[in-house]
Amino acid sequence: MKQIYELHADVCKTLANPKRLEIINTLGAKELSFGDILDVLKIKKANLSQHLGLMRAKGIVKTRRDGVSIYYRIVNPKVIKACNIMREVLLEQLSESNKLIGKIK
Amino acid sequence: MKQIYELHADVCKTLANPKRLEIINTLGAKELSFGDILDVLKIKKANLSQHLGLMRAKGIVKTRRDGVSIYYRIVNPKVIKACNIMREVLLEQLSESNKLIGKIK
DNA sequence: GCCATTGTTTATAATATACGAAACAATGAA
DNA sequence: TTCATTGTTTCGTATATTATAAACAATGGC
Repeated sequence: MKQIYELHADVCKTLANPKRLEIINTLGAKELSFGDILDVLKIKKANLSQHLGLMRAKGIVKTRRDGVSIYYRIVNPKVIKACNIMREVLLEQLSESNKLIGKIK
Repeated sequence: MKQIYELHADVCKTLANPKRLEIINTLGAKELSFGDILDVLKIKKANLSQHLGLMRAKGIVKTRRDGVSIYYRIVNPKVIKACNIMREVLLEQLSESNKLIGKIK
């Protein structure tokens, strides 16, 4: 059952990108259209579509079409939870390095 | 403050690899020597050293030398928690696809 | 000092990711 | 039907990641 690590890494990889993290953070528990997300991220629409397409393929987001626009939302709220915990790890790392800087001064 | 997403992605990237996930899972809250980890992962020692070196550089693990061997442990237990939640996401995804298979049959 | 053990570093090659440009597709309105 | 709007797909290129081999470094015992 060692391939579980491959699948696990696959989930992590899907989150391990600054723009996709921003998408997740922007979406949260809400449902937003492609255009809404585009307004926040301010990247090329082709690129946003690629990121969202990947996230959809990996089962992180789901889509719903309403007329001319397509709405995205996060499938499993645990994804948001996992991201938040990782951000806490980051913030604790940063505050540790600040402590070090304080000591050196 | 948009570069927070870069840092956040950096933390995620460090976890987003099957072997590093296996290292984290093997370590857990314990402290293990390089050799101990090597016995579990069964990869080339150079490659293991690279993975551990990266994880140390990113502040995920810490080392302690005792004589000829070097001991590794996870710095922040939240890393384990984040990994566990992501594994739950994966398992829920897998059980969803199993449900689908059941319906099709 | 010499050597076996334990790990690290460097160089290189293979593979995967990310991005932009341009073409393409689906919808609703006129 | 035609057109504007909203996304998607494809292709080429640049960059990052990963693994292996081989050389190198640090420690303790003799």
